[in-house]
Amino acid sequence: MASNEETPRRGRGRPPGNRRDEILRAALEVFAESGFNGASLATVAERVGLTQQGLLHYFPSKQQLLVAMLDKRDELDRQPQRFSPEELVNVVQRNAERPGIVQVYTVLSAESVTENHPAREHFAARFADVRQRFAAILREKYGDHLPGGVSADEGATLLVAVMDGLQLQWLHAPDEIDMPDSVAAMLRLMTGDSVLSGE
Amino acid sequence: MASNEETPRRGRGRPPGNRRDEILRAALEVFAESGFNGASLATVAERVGLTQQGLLHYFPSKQQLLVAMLDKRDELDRQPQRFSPEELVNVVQRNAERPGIVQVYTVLSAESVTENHPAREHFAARFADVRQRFAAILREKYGDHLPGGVSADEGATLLVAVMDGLQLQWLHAPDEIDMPDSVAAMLRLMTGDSVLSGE
DNA sequence: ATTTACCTACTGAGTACTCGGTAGGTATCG
DNA sequence: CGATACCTACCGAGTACTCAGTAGGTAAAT
Repeated sequence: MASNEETPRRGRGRPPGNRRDEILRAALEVFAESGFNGASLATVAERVGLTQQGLLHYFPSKQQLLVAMLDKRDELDRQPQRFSPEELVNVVQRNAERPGIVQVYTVLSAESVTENHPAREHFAARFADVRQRFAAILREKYGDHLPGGVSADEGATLLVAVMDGLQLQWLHAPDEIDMPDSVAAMLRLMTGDSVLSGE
Repeated sequence: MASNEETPRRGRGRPPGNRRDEILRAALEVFAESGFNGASLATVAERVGLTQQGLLHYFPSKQQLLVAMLDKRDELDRQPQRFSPEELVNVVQRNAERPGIVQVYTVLSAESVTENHPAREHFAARFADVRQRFAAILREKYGDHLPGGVSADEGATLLVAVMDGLQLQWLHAPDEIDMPDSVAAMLRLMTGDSVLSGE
């Protein structure tokens, strides 16, 4: 039966390991394109060369697939634990080069406010966490009262709002919105500093 | 013509007119609760006491129902053509009392960036329009260069972003986010004025 | 008589998910 | 070495359901 040596041995006897990751990558794509409700397991499965039933072998339900995908992304994104306002602009710049990831978060975070959505608590917790983290960074550098005239907490809420709102506008009109520029402008408003490209 | 005096004559011979409006109101509710993909015509129909097919008599497809709903809302919302920054805070305050409407816009505007979504162009156009309108208002009052140090165009983009981003956070945590306060703070940052409740 | 306002009945496609398998790999035991 | 046992990695076929949309009717109002 010509046991071949190079081909990664697809099908039955295939080694495990990366299979779940492949599925999670495909799931991110599909959820980005269609949201959770609009996505189908069959589409995700097809994209990794599996049947829908094969996919369910790895993730026993659509909900668990979504949660696993979100958890993995959170894990990857939590690398830069602490970053200064200047670094924030770099993060935004990187995001502008990965529209898929921006779209997944934008679509799912909004969809998750609908009834009985499986990612509801995930995003509620995420927002609270990011707000707190931003506030801590701002407070550390500028104290409780920012130069622009708002508190660190208020500033954090506004900063998170601006970033999410910009992503939404950017996804609708990529050529008209420059996310890094706008975020830099927002930081300038709040801190008074000329944070990157300040005039 | 008062053949009957009180009963609104339900069923077959029912007068038209308000029926479409009832449906559009229900559609707003259901789309807010579930998004476009998650919503079903049957749910909307049930809520106005119709069968799904009865509903399709008035709106021949789900897409057309969505578009009609969005058009009607836009019509209602375009009442205050021009408003100053101070009035903007009032608009936000009113929104905070109508979570359903906020949720419809938040969910649909994000969902509409997915593939082949029927409201895609609607929201793209809406964003561009609101940005332009805000910029004009800011420019009229403060000139091309706002006191806070950003241009009127940039300020408009940021203002829209903040409002949408705040809505998203507010829907996830209504008790932690005060939208009018935060919008007022944002306006203070941009204009320097103490626009309502400025400290 | 025609139009309006529905309803019953139906279709075909799609949904998540289950059940029962099978092909192959690996470990254990004799 | 070889047989037995068990595990992983799937797939085919089906279940039960929901979906948007169609066809054709009936009853009331004009």
